[in-house]
Amino acid sequence: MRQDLSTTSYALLGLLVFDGAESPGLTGYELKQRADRTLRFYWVAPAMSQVYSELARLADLGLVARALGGAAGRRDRRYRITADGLTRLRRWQADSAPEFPILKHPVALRLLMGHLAAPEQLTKMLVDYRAALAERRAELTTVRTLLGERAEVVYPAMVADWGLAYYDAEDAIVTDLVARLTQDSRSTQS
Amino acid sequence: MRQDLSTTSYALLGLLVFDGAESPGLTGYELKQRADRTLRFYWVAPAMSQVYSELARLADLGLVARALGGAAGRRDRRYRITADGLTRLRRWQADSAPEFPILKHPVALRLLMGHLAAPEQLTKMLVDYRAALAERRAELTTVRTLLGERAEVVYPAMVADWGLAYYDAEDAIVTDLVARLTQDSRSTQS
DNA sequence: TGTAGCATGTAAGCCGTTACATGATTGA
DNA sequence: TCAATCATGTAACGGCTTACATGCTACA
Repeated sequence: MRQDLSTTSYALLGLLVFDGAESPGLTGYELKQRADRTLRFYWVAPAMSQVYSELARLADLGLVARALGGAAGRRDRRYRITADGLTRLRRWQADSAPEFPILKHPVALRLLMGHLAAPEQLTKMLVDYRAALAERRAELTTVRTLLGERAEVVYPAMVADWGLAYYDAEDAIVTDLVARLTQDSRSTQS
Repeated sequence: MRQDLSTTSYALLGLLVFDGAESPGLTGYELKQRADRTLRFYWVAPAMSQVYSELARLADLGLVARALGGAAGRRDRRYRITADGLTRLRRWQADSAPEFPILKHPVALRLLMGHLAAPEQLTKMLVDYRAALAERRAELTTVRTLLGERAEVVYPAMVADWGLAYYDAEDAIVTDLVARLTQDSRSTQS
């Protein structure tokens, strides 16, 4: 009986808020798709099974509720956020001490142990990373374009811009590191 | 019986490599301190208990070994990486497909749901975040200064520079976002 | 007719944290 | 002598993933 919800719970509640009051609600499946589209850039893409168990838990707590209307069968379990859920979410958001971001960076971790590898191998790793970065950036650009300049989504747009700027910064840093690497190996060879 | 090790295992092995062959090895306690000093910026700061259980597991697998010499009592269980451990670590590092970094960003997540809060509250959150960022940056600067320009630690130095550049980029973006926020609220009010 | 996508779950297990427990050594 | 730090672990549990299981619907 945990008092507090996990951040992922709040993230899912947030997605349900964006769904709007007029909508018939979201299925777990749809929720997962939206998480994959937006949440994954700043938080995580929860597994399908987690979305379902999380929804069940939130429903138990009365923070989300089955949207009535559809056939009550196994399919089409649609959920909406409740008034209680919205209150809880607001309270969490107003909490003035958000944790510091956590970065898990396998590429940086490997570079840290660079002395175990050949310099060309490290260069290749960084070049590959830049390619992956470009791919991610393109995906996020699609999202950003979809958001446009609509007033309802100014905040999601800001966060998307944040993400794009982050990817750009990362690209610049990595480019610089590659230059440093090739310079180092040249000066060692000559 | 997992075949593969977790990334944290490899990270700890990496720290043991840096300890050098002449050293008497590291205790779990010391290993934790080194992780807190460097690893935490790019990966995680594992809990004390995890360091010990990880060391036990790695010892079982023969990837680390008790350093002989000290009193064999309960205290001073010092570990060194073994030849097998080094081989495994190298193989992992050479693995040409490192995962994409994972960012868990509570601040961005809250900004995403900005419409639930007052603009001043969001501004405060971002300003606080910049302060936390500056603090982290100062800590990393200390590490960077300690590393200096010594050849043995060029790679750790590169990674530290990477971290510093990241914090700077983040600061610039957040500054910009604060400006956008105050501009938005002004144009709505007037 | 069959396959891709929609849709919902259960079970097992890993990674990691917090809380708890214990004791030695160092220095004020 | 007392507190801080060094030092090593166990137990319980939360969050999350992977693997597994099931079945419907649309459409080529």
